[in-house]
Amino acid sequence: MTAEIANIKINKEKFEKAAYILKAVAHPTRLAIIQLLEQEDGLSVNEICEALESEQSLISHHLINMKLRGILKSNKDGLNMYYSLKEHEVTKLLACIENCNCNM
Amino acid sequence: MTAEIANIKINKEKFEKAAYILKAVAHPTRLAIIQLLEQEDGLSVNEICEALESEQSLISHHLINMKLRGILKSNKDGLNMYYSLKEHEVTKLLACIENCNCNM
DNA sequence: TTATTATATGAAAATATTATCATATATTTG
DNA sequence: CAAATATATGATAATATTTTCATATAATAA
Repeated sequence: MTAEIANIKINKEKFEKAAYILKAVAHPTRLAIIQLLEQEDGLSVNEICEALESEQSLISHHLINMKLRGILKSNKDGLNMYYSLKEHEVTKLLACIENCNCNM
Repeated sequence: MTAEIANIKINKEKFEKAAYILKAVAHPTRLAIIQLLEQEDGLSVNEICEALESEQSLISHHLINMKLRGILKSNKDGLNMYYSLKEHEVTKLLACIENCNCNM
């Protein structure tokens, strides 16, 4: 067994964690949310819904999911819940993809 | 409508393409394949199966899927099909995720 | 030519993700 | 307190992805 193959086994858990985060990002709506919050941090659910022309409940589900995975954070002010990027590093994923010359 | 919001609409297609590539990568087995090929380029299907302790048909499906999306390339030599990275840029996605402090 | 080996393929089953809908909760306002 | 507004929740439906299994194909060897 080569060193590389041994490595793969050791890193199995690492790949599972990485895939978990990547999955949270690998969706057009969620990428749009990330870019939106990158440009204008701390938007309410309604503002995000309007920007993305998407339904409140669906956006809420996405936001909560991304918060759960540590990508977003939120803070409440009165009736509104303001979401912002917790992990700015994820914006680099988009930049990274844009440099790819994959079949698109 | 703010400039950011106008942007989101224009970029809808961009997000779809990016999500398409991210989805191809957002899977533990496929991440493992990428790292394996990054370290030792041009492995046969069987070698990959052994390294990942995974079934031939399943690995074949993953490999063909990643090739279809422009991430891998393959070349045949006799009975063997050797796969390698076509788009090395995707290895940066893994590095990028590792720098994240998301809830994992 | 038959057997063997490596890989691909395709259908079906299993599982996971995403979207929709109705409604609940919480906050503010009149 | 009742009405209005913003967001969350949870069940279900719709859809997509992943796995499995049986088998096909193609190359080589006996």
